[in-house]
Amino acid sequence: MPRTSDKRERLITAGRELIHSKGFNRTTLADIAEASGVPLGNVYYYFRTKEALLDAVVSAQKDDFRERVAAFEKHGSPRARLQAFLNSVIDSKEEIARYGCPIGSLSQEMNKSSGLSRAGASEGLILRAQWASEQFRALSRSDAQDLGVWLIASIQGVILMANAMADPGVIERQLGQLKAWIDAF
Amino acid sequence: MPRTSDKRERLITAGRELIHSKGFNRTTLADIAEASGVPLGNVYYYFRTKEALLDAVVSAQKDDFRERVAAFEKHGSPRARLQAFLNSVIDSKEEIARYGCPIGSLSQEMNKSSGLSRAGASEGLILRAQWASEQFRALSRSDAQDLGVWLIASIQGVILMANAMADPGVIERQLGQLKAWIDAF
DNA sequence: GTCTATAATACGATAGAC
DNA sequence: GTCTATCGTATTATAGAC
Repeated sequence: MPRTSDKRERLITAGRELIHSKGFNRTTLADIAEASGVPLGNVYYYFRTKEALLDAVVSAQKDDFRERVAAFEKHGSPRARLQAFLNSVIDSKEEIARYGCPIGSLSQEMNKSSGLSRAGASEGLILRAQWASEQFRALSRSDAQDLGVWLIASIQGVILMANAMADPGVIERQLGQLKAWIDAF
Repeated sequence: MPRTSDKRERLITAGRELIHSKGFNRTTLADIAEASGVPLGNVYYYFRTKEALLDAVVSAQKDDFRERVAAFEKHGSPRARLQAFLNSVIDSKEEIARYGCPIGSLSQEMNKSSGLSRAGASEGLILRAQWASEQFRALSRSDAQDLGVWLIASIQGVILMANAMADPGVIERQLGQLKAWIDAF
């Protein structure tokens, strides 16, 4: 018996995967519990409600992005950082063509009317747009803010179409174009 | 008592609105029945299952698009048709910034793993991309197919970001840029 | 064709023993 | 901290009278 159990961690990890592949509404706490090897009743020791687990999942998504961004810092130029970001999307093209973007699709799902907290799940997208805007600002673009939003919008739209067409090749081709465009200025 | 009741029609209309604002999973047949002024049990006279009602909703979405496209034909040039399409999106910016695109968000939701028919809900997006590709082809673009997918992806991405940022202005600004780009070639 | 009542089940959440 | 058993409710779907 470890002094500190990793059950909370396992629940969050399983929650991320299941919410990505099935969506939040269709993912049950029993699904998450089973995938984590935790009995259903014990889930409530770690999370008061299903929504509390969602908050932890969203938080983990944001932490992950911040880590990735920190890793991009080793690239000397903003251009190279943007390319690295696009490459990271292309790297997981199979999974996101199958289930959509874990950030974008969750944002969509949560921004439908319900009693739930509308804001949290969208922050991942906003964070990405802000980061992209910073890169364009470093490239001395006066329209840096709009360009940042535009870049994330473009990526999200391409993922949505690749998902609808069930074709990862769409991501490769369309984001390849985007990379060429970034190289060109 | 009308010889033919319009209940089926009313159920589809209410279904479209509710599925758009709440999502398919969170919309109950009781919701749709109440909004249509039809008793719950009677819904099953018109639709065998909830999924059958979804199919009718998707079908109605596709019919609507085909009608809009037919109306665009009065514009002389492919460029003008594309502009008219973008204008129609901008016209409903408030609603789509609030709830997302009725076509795109439903496609996302249905493309999550479940026993349900994965394909149907995405056809609206594919139809739009094909139509856009035809316009680019008429403009003698050799990369017309990719451009069509790219245009619909761009629109969908912009809607997703406007939804995440809860700001219809994003749609106006970003699609304004897109319109200028279309004018330019 | 229409409607009421209800069956069948799935799921979030809790109680309480250990 | 952990686990089993179960409650309460929401929701899809059906039965059957009219």
